Amino acid sequence: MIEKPASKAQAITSEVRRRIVDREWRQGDRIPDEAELAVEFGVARATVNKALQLLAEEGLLDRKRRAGTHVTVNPARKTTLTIPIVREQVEGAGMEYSHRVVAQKLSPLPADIAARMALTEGAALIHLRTVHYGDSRPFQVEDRWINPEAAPGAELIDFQRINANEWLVRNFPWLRNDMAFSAENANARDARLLETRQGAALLVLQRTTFNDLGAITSVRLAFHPGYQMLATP
Amino acid sequence: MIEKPASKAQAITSEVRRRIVDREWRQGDRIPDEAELAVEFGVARATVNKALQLLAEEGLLDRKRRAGTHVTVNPARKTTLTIPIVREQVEGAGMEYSHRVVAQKLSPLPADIAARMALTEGAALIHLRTVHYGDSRPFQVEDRWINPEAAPGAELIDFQRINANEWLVRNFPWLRNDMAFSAENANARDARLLETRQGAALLVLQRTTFNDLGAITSVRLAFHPGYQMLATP
DNA sequence: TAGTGGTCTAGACCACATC
DNA sequence: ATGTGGTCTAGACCACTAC
Repeated sequence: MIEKPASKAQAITSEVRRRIVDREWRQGDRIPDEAELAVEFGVARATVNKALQLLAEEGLLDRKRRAGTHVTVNPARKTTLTIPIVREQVEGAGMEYSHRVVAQKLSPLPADIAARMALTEGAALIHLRTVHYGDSRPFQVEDRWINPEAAPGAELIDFQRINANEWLVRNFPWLRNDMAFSAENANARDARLLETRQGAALLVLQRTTFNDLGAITSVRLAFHPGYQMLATP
Repeated sequence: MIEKPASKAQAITSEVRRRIVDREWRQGDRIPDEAELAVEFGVARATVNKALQLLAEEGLLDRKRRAGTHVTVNPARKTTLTIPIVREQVEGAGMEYSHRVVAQKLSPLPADIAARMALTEGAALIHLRTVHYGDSRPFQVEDRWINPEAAPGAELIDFQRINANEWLVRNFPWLRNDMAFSAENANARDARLLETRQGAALLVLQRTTFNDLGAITSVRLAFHPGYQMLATP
């Protein structure tokens, strides 16, 4: 079954990708310039430009003014990762979503989180610990700090009723975010909340979001053992 | 310090993002159509189109013909992850890179890997186990299967001399790849090769790449304990 | 069926890096 | 100095889908 390309630009993208994969154009080679390709494919130069820019973003091509377009030698390729919303993730897997707030109170900010949020240690932030369930089995534990300066109104919300992430995301779009993946051995609390054994390897996502008022929230998400995060191709 | 936008489209992207973050345009709101914005910003419609498409890819806007452009209600935002090349990663951290091939031989493919590669169980593939070092401390262990059908010539390569990933990436560009992150407790072999204790939590990246001849390679990369993978914003 | 975004075109000017 | 990609424009036609 041959895919029908959605647009001329897409068709050119595919064809160029094919030539690279089939090694008609080798790594390091210079490919014909936009004007030539426009003639070959019978389209305007802008269309070729769009197609080649796609491949450049993908990391397959290197483009430079005057030097022309070359097939990348050591392509460090990129993938997009969709930051999922827990509820959608759980419900998408055909399970029923629920969550339980284990703790919600104003607390002084510890040093490590303060550094991540670029705030001063000891500042009073909302500290929230939540367990997210799929069909009443623990799916993820969340340890979140919320900065009421950047998210005014957060003090008044009962996050037992409204999922903190959803409330934040709906009310405070962010400008910038830091994100890191790591693996951690479950500590005693993780183990209890995730109903697993201490020491189990957990995939941990640490994320801090900012708007123009500063850090909005910083959260540590620890997934249940065996969880896999898939990159969308 | 105000950033000078590189292009008109970029400037429009920033301005629209600002309006959303500052809640001039609320989540769910319909924003003016392209023609109106083109007049407002004094540019051609194509320029507005480009700017808004960027924000739509980012997940901030929902665009539909006839319905117009709306601010996304529950933005499931996306991030791009750069798949790093081990050597560059190590050298980028100011360490000296080296690697050691622990095993390289033709072996029958186990069932789980066969499923990932869409090949038949028991097929003869090149099986490679490698440890990557930074300043002679273990950085990552690699367990790789290479399909000589899709990567002809691989049988003849001495991967002690040439890093398998670099050889593959230079010679066999891929069309498609599957990728998954997870956390695993170090097994006995992981622990030995990474010079850590058994049971330590390891960040594991499992990746399979394909070209038009089928699966090229499937690899499990286990990073040293404490490793963090950062998403590039 | 009409309004909106999706795409394409032909042409133009510019910025940059190499020649 | 000059060839290449980067960007923009004005206009056009089309495809989708909400109305």
